[in-house]
Amino acid sequence: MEEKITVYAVVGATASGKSALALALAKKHGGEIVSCDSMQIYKRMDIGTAKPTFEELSAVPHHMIDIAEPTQAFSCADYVSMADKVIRDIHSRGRLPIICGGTGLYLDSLLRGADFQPSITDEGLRSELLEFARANGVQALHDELRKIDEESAEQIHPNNVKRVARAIEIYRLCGIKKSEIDKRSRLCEPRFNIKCVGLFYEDRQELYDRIDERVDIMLANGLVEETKTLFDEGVFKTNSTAAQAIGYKEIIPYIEGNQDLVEATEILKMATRRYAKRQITWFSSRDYVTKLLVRDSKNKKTFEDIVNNASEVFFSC
RNA sequence: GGGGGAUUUCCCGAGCGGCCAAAGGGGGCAGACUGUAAAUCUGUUGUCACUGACUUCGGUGGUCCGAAUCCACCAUCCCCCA
Repeated sequence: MEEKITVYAVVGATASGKSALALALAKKHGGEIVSCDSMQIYKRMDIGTAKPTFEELSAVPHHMIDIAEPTQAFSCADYVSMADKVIRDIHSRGRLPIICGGTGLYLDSLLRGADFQPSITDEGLRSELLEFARANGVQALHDELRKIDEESAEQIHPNNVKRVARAIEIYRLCGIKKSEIDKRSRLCEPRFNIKCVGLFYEDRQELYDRIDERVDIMLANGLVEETKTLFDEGVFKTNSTAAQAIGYKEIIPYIEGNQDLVEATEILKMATRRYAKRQITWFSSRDYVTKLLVRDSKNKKTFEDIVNNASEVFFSC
């Protein structure tokens, strides 16, 4: 058995300053960045996803960015299998894999144990189940789940139709209960050792101000034009992952002439704040995350302080 | 100048004498999340010594056992006629 690879990671809410920190750490320690962001995966979704700039991408190798077409299906499973290879490659070249991103599920899945089920989905079955829920009510669908997988039914709220449907889908497609799959995966050894820092703001408002500012910059940089281009490509006609990205779906009503830009901008900022909150909730409850506050009581740390703090977390035993 | 309508908890908005701290939605806050996740879902949202008490429904004063709901006056806004 070979020794387990150690990966390093910078996580945090959107606009918390992860990218800059990861970049500095990569430069300082000879690392390469492995993005862990469900939306930066897609080509041509640059401004809205706050993708690293050309300069940043040139300064340090970045992976898992621009690897899929926006209309293409790209799942968490795809992410894990690709990122796993990328990390092993970086490690084999004697460089440090530094994961950077805010998609908690992708990171968790990547860290968790081995792949024992092929990625299976069935769009047809999925929409059939959703249709069933529409026609007979969410409770009826949940009852269906209860018949085949009591434990999952217990765990998933009936209103969470997507999850209920997914659990049924899993059972129908591979004959194994979702709760059983979950149980087995818990027994697996984590794939990697991880050293992870999470950027946190003691004052939520400070983060929210950064979000507002970032959205304004996106607009100034041509978010509307970018949205138009993707819109014309038909990206938002599909129910692909890319079509769910915050930053575009809020601008579309404006493009279609149903809303003024000021209002669309407010909604976009709000959606981003809510997303940030969910990320904070997620990363706060992960035991592998070492919290790093951007302020020490009252005093804002310099960027260098934060880089040093993160380095300490990475290389302490 | 005359006639009519409105004013509700952070916002929108229901309520039209007791079952109202007040529906519903939005927003806020908190949480869940194991291969759809920038998605989806849950809880909570007047105050407190919280199975009860207290302060709220533009303001003041009434009617009533009892008022967000009825009456009077005042304030602000809207509409119609001048």
